Amino acid sequence: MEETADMMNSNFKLNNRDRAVLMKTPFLTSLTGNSLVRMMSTMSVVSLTNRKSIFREGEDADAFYCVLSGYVRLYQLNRDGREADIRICSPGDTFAECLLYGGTKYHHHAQTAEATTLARFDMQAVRDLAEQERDIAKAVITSLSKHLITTMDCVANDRLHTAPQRVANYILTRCPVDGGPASIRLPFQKNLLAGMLGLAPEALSRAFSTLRRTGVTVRGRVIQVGDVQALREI
Amino acid sequence: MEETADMMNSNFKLNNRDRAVLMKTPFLTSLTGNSLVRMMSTMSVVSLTNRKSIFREGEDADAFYCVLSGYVRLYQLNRDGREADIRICSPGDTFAECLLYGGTKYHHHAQTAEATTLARFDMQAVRDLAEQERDIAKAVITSLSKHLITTMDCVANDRLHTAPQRVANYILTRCPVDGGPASIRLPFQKNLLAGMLGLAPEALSRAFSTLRRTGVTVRGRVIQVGDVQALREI
DNA sequence: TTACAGATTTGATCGATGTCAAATTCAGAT
DNA sequence: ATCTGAATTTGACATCGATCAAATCTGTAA
Repeated sequence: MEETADMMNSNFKLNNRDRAVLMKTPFLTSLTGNSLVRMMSTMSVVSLTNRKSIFREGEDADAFYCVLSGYVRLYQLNRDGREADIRICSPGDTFAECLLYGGTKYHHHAQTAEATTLARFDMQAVRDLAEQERDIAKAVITSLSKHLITTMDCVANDRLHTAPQRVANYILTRCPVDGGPASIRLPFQKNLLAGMLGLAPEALSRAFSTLRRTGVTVRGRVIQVGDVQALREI
Repeated sequence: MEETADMMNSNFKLNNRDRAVLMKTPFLTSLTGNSLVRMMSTMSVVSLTNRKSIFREGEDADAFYCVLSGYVRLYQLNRDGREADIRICSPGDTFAECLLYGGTKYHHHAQTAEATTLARFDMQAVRDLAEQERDIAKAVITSLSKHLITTMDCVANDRLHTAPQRVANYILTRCPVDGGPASIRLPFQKNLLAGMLGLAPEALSRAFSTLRRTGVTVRGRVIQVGDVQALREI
């Protein structure tokens, strides 16, 4: 416990909310005592304003990150300079951790999509820790597993569903489970939601208007669903 | 070494080629001695003819697999019953290993796309081993990392490139690095290549004919490339 | 070699989504 | 509350890729 107190002091920029987010990531949630302290000692906190580059494709990968607050956009460029989002990272998401053992260079660009606070983990330090401490290795495995599953689901979603279906799915993942009416508030700009679903912003907008026929009302960031069950049938 | 001999005997159905493939997977390539023996003892060999189901979406995940020979198609169905391939697994590929720590049920369907031999690993046994043996945990991490990277690349490829570009990329990954002419032979039906690239078979066929302008000739499974460098410019 | 079933290609068409430009709305700063 | 730049929506259009049907090709087995 003294160690924990020490650890918190050493990261003086970590506020309560950010610490709570960090402790719930697959990377840290199962760790206790010494392992937790050692992981935290490889970490530093980084705060960035909107649209700042975190890393670029091809750079040496010397750290991976966990989003504490704000959002991060991972994207690639094609030959013509067009950008395509690969993943939008929300608070609690970890990114580039696959490079712990998967390669030495970043495979894409990362930039903030809002004012953002990150936990930065030194790649080599965590690599070393994972080889020493069983529970850290296990935490890495859990994190990679979950991440891989969501990424495969993303491929399936892209290949299987139309734009309105993807939007409906997204809304449903944020709705209470019952079948009645519901109301949710987007936690970010529609811009980001579009990237998350692999759509151009205009296509997202049109998908929303298609869903109006199914009882979905959009005003700003607030989405009202007349009948959650009906949305499932899309 | 005696253990190794014993191990091989116990898997009497594993021929030389299959064993070589298995030993080169990220899962096993770094293991030696006792760890290797213990991993192999959780494995059994399964041979299946074409178009046989390996598992179905929603079933309890009690094993993961490595393709030794043949091909496996991972796919999902949408509401209308249309199938979309999520991944085509070739010899050396492992699938469903993300369920070691990522969940208890299969997330998609798996079926053979040719006569196929698989190494079947008992999920719980490997889970236990990974907690005991550091090098097994590390092998799991390596395998998951590489798999995650290729899956994220797949998302990027789907969202960033047109059909001819994807086909060109695929050809380039199989070509010698120099810029001159080259000839490759597809290791499977075009059917599977289409699924791998997220295309309908007709779209793959049209992509090939688009690439004729760039000096690509297709006859059966043989693809001739006039100028590898030119293909990169697509 | 021939015949056949399955694979692939081609043609015609349609629907979905990206792109660009203009109009409108929103949200933060004054 | 108003203003202003950014975000979003809408319209018009082009393009890509899916689908269905028909023609052709390929590989395999007799």
